[in-house]
Amino acid sequence: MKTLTTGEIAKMCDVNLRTVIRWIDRGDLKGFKLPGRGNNRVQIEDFVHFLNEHGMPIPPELVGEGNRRILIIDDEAAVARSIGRVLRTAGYDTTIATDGFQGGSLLMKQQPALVTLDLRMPGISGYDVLKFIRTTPETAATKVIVISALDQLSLQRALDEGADAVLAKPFDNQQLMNLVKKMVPLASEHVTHSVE
Amino acid sequence: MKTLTTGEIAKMCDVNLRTVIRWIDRGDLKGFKLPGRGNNRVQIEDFVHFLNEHGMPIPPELVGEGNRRILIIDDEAAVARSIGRVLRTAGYDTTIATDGFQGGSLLMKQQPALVTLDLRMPGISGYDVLKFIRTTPETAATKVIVISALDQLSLQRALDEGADAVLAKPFDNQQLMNLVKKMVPLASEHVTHSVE
DNA sequence: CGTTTAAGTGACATTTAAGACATTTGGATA
DNA sequence: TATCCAAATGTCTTAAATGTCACTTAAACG
Repeated sequence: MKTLTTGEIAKMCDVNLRTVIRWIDRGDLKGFKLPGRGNNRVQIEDFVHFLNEHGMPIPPELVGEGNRRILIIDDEAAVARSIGRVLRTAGYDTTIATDGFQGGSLLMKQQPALVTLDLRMPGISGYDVLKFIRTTPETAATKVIVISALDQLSLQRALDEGADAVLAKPFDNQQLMNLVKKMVPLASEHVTHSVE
Repeated sequence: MKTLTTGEIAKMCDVNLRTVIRWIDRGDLKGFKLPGRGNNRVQIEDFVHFLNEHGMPIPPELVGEGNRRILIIDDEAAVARSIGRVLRTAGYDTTIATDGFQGGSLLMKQQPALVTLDLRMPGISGYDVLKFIRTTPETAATKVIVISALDQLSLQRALDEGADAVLAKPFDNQQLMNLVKKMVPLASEHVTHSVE
């Protein structure tokens, strides 16, 4: 179980180490002490909770911990909103990009756990986007579901180019949910898996 | 993650500390509070965004020192390469994006000091891109030179939408260099100013 | 083990938030 | 132009939070 030291937290919050120790001593931030001289350790979960509670930004190093963000890239606003609604209801954080530029920048900015990608968008080739995502270190591990009304051959090509799954339009909400849940399990879905 | 205190902001804006606190409380300036007594912290991007929004000058200590990266967004590879060659010779680090998706993601990934943007690219509106850049805190301070073969009216609109400069195609390399050098001075150009 | 790195502690310096009140600023109006 | 008004900003004060420094000591690592 990875934990954080006071020094690491101090850097992430841009605050003095002394201050972090005081937060812990005061009980603002939950932590525990090592037996030796009482060096502090904080569980990532507790730290994130602390940040959220105080409206403090989450440092980039920690995004990815329990990442539930999903980016929907689709130029048809109605489709995008529909997908967004379904996923948000299930507990995911969704963002919509309606053109390639937004798609690219939001992908880098938010580093979502999953992207739904419309293969055919004006001005950009979905295959190029796939290749870009797979060859860029920051996003190589991002899950991609390609959504398209194109024929089976095109969808197969998308899989070959690195898509984790494809969905032919029109698609069923339940189909989408099943795919997404499998790729980005929510914490609550994990319970039955937890072992000791 | 470097942040700013109210005191630092007060000095940079040449304003009373009390006033900065009021800006934050009023919601004009986005910030967050430390747990203790609620000392305020402001992320640099948010501060720069605030400055931009109010047409306030950006303090020299905040302009990315030594950031020589320039992103060239142009779907005509030949034009892009030509621009890249010129700027690279002058000592800048250049990257080329040939579609909107690449443009957006490279912009966020590299956070270049300057972007040259072709107004007319397939699938995306250059004006939308401008608006996006200006309203996104991470990129609000990025210099943008719009390059286009469109008429004077379109170029004027680009300026209105937040472009720092426009260049009508076809353009002269020297014109481009002058603009870029003015906006992103190279360290070597400063030599004559250094004292002591 | 011995060495290096990083964390804790106490004492003290500095900075900050907040209330109450003074002052300035930028309109509106006559 | 002079006058007035309301909102924004500055001033002063104090207690609390945070930063700094020097030094000690645990923890990490070969």
